[in-house]
Amino acid sequence: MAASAQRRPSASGPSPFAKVRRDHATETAEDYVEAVADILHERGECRVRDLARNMGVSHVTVTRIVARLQSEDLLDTAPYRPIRLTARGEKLAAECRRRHATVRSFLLAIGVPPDEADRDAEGIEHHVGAATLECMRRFVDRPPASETSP
Amino acid sequence: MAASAQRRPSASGPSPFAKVRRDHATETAEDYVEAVADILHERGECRVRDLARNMGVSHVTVTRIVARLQSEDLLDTAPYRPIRLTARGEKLAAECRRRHATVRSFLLAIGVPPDEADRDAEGIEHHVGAATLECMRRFVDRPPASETSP
DNA sequence: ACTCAACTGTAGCTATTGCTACATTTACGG
DNA sequence: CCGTAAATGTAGCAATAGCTACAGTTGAGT
Ligand SMILES: [Mn+2]
Ligand SMILES: [Mn+2]
Ligand SMILES: [Mn+2]
Ligand SMILES: [Mn+2]
Repeated sequence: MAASAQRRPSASGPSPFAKVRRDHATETAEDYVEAVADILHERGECRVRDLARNMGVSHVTVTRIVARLQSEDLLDTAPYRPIRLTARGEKLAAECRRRHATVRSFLLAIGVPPDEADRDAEGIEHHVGAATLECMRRFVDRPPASETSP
Repeated sequence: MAASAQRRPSASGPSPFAKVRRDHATETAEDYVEAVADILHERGECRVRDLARNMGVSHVTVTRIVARLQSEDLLDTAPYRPIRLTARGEKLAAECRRRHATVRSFLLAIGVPPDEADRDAEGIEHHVGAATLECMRRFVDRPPASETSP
């Protein structure tokens, strides 16, 4: 059966899981800078409570994560003050927004209903490599146009 | 620009992040039972060191996670003994192997090179909902066949 | 000015997943 | 048997991300 052929071609380097762990380590930073950018777009100002609502977590979790991202030079804030993006944060946010949009559009293009596309894209986006992303872009730009017009 | 239209349609329920967090919570269990199943297939016996190699982590991490999964009735083992799958574990492993294969085949079908397909599938698989998976299966079964034969 | 509600911060807890260093057990060769 | 190397377990550390409960700050309205 096909089980062995599809699994790690033996000389597969440092195991795909190392990449997955790296992806997870950056996932929070990516989602938060993206959320900050979105909130700044929509409301002009980003507060802890806006992020808490957006991410669906308590304000305590947000405060701690914002502090870490500030120490990583992605966000900038002061006690009781709004949260802004640093230059690095803006750059990362722009990349993430674009990638997120691509993944979501791609899911819609293959026929996933909008609600599930929203949910799945939020997780999938962080595990999409450069080549995969490029394939998705190509697909969205030129949908193979079958199935719908036979 | 298109930024606002693609972001959370306002009345979007409990935020997609809740689902992502749920997915992450089950991710380890899924990858481990899948790995145990693979190792049992290939070597007939699954030991801590096999899992450690497979996952790219230390044997200590494996031991602790195996203990947790045993308490969740997915794995079964005893000190210094091989690791087996419970009935529930076998069922979950079968689902995960199938889903993993689908995601990987799908990535290959849209043109992702095998190495990156392996790495990305390992992360993406856990964030693919039922509808998305069904769309992927359909796509793999009937590739829209353009691009290559114009 | 003052008050108060909302917002933000802090203390302290849990769970998970990583690690190194060290202890113990198993299994195999001699 | 017995000794040793490999495998496994245990102790104890760190980082991340959740939470509740409580304390402090801000800002707006009176
Ligand atoms: Mn996300
Ligand atoms: Mn996102
Ligand atoms: Mn996986
Ligand atoms: Mn997998």
